[in-house]
Amino acid sequence: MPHAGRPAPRLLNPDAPAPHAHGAAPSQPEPRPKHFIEQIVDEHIASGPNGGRWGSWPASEDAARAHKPRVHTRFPPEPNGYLHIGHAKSICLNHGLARDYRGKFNLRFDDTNPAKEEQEYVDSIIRDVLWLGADFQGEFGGGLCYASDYFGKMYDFAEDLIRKGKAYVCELSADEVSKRRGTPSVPATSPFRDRPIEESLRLFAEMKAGKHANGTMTLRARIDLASPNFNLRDPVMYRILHESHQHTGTTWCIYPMYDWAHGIEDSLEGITHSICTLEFENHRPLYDWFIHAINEGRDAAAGGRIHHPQQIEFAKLRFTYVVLSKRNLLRMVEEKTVSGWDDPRMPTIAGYRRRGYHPAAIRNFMEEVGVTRIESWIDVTRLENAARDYWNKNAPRTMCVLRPLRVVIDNWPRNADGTPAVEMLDFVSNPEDPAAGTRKIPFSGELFIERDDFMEVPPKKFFRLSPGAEVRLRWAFFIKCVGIDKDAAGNVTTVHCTYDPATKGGDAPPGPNGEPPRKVKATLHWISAAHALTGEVRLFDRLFKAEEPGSAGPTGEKRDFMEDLNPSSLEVITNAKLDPHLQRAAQVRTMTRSIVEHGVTHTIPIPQPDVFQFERLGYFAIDHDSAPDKLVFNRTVTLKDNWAKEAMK
RNA sequence: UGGGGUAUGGUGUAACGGUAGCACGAGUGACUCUGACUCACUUAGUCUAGGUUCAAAUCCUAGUACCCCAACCA
Repeated sequence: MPHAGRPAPRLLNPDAPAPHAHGAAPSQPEPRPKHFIEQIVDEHIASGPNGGRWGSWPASEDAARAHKPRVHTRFPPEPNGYLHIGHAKSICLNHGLARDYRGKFNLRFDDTNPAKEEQEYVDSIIRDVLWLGADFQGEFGGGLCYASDYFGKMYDFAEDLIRKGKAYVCELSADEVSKRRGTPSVPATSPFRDRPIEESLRLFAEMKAGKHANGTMTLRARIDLASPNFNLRDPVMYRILHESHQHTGTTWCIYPMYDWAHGIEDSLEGITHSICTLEFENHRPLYDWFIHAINEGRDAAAGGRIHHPQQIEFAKLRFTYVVLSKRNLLRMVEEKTVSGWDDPRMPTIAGYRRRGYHPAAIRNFMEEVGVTRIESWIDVTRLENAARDYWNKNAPRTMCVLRPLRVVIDNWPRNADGTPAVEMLDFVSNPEDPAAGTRKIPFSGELFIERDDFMEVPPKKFFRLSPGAEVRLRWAFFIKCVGIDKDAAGNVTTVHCTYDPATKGGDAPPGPNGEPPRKVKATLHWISAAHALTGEVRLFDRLFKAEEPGSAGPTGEKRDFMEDLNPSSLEVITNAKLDPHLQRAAQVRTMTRSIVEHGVTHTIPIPQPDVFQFERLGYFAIDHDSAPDKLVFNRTVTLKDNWAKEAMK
């Protein structure tokens, strides 16, 4: 029997409900196969509105909404840190489903623990989600939501559960609860489990009114103290927290726990597919239990029941050589191991943005790694490849010499006053994009080339500059090395060359009798010494030198992940010689987006650094430390370098 | 020790009882005004052991390995 949910490929099925992200134009390649969550969504659509799970939950607050097959997803971060690349997977997944199925996508702050949360994090998350292109207020936007906006309803539902005998106020301390938690074979205990309903109602009201101190009592769900799933051993629904909340101020001093709050948030927003990571799988019975407990005894026909979303778990992203837990990222920020959440070496969205990643590269990467329940490790170089792919097609080309070596062209013409003549040459802006055209670049008799591009005694297969060798200067001339100057220590200080005027533009002419033009094996980047800008370039290596920082070694002991820091993850080059053309890029551009929050419009500035290919070196992004008189670039990623690989052999 | 999950080339993924395919990487070559890009070819895989079946990555049984769970975190 074929699998019930096996979808027809979209290309073959014009009635498919949603055009796929990859498009359905005939010239497009095969769309990628649907991942398991898309297959679940297809099954829901095929079985609704009269069959399947959606048919079994009639009228909620909005009967039409509850019955019509639809997709409504959400990204629910807690504002207790900056978003990282792992969150980007969830954002792309949730927003992508809404987009592909013509559904809706919410950004919702799961702000149920004021002790850890800050407005700075709320602001950064809004900025990062928008930057990634997950528009929560655009065409497929469902809205910007806060869990804290539902605190009132949650409180009412909690009272309802107490009245139904499904919750009680417990006065055990956290320590005592832990001691009485039991083991897989020994049930937990609580002496307050059979407290009369009236008493629990009164105490719960007192908790809300602020009559009790932190930690003195909790509201617990009465489920099953012997469950092998510890989440069901009478989980805490509310704790007392006399703490100011970034969104609700001091209105509340009791705050709902994740398990109690999350399903209600999803339900009230009409979320259809509540997508989370694998570690919440053990929480799903509780998620479902709470919704059922609320709905029990309510009249479905009268619209008294709340909507029941489906929780679906997927495997989170794990990278080799990267730390992704917010706790550890926060520690690196606090201990100043890095310059901040947006340090270009950080795996945060803000870090990747500053490093020069384009959101499209991140999205492409997420498509590539897919969505499964398999917990796999992904090599960070896959993400770097995505950045290379994107910028190869989109980044304007320019030149920069990182470690300058002076070249003097002995036969270069001079002006009447003895200074070297200057010639403006055409530089192709982007060979991958002919529409980008050309621009002018100054050339003269004194230049800088890369120190690595000259060797006095070249090894085999080295076909750059060496005594007697001829190479091409990109878009300029062929030059031949005719001599070198050295200092007292024997270091090469100047390379003397002659140039061939007939190779202007970078091509040799055909021979006098129609012979093919002579060729050179290497093309070097260069900067005219008289015109060069001097700037700072920051080169990055991985932040950690261990594949899994902090993991147990051969002895089996867990180590501190900080011990695995790479001591040379940052190299600052202060004397880089830059194409004068880059002066115009001296500042990071900012785009702005408007969002509406509680009826008020806010303007969100989103930085987007310009990125260039420094020919033969890599992609480089202007840093926000730049000023018109001091250019600073971050290396996003190198170009592939087969010569370096060859030289290693 | 109990419960919940996951195993396909080096890596990521496809297959839904019927040809183990794709991408990345790696290797070789072609092309090239970036030792980049692009193109061609090559490489290499179903955790183990049984069983069912004409046919098993897929179904069954028993193992093995790894991940998650005993916060008033999310």
